[in-house]
Amino acid sequence: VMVLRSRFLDARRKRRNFSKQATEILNEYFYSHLANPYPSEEAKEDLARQCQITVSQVSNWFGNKRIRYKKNIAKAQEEANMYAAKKAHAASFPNQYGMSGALHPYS
Amino acid sequence: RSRAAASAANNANSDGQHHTYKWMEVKRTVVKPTATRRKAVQVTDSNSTNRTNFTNHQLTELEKEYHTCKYLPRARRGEIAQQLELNETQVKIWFQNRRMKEKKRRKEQDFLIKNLETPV
DNA sequence: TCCGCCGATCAATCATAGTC
DNA sequence: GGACTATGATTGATCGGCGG
Repeated sequence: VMVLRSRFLDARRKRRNFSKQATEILNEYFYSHLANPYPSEEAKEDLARQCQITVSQVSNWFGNKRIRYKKNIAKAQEEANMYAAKKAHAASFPNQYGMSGALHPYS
Repeated sequence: RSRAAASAANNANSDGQHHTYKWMEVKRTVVKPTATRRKAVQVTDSNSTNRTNFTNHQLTELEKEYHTCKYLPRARRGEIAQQLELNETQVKIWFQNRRMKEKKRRKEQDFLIKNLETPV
């Protein structure tokens, strides 16, 4: 108890949710790499630029995402299918989706 | 653990294809090697997590020591551990994490600055 | 063969933002 | 307005790899 939470008076604890757009980019990467959602340092930097957040935030996002995905596979599964469907559709009509050009050079 | 070689291992349902990849099954073995020095903090007995909650005093002292020397000398480690009622391993790990923390901060700053100078 | 360190990650928890 | 949920951040500790 006396473990005083003063340690957490850390101002950095002030957080703001990422933009919907940033979350979209992160989720697309996550679900399109569901077999191995561990972006390289380089990929993290790209995502950070695209999302306008820091590399650490990208790392935090993936760390939380992986853990929470495991916590509830069922719920996450819905999201997974949603992104899988979106990807499939985008592949069918590449002209309609910007895909923001230099996204992951993988898959 | 499940480094780059993540591959499959799925169990799938013919239709919805639910894959269970290796990374989803990774479990951290929380086996504290005993060593239970003293009673670092409350804890232990039955339940609770094996994660130690350092007290403010312990953190303050560790921080103070860190500013003196980022790489704690062997001999000093023992003293600190004794003084703070922690394992030498906990002290060692704390310094390890502390260095990583500082490095991360520095890296973020550099990346941010570099990014501002070269917007692309 | 053992130990410390690095880099990445895990896993639990904190504190706040968002929803109803 | 307050309870509950979603989510970003923090951090003690683990994993695998290196070097001494």
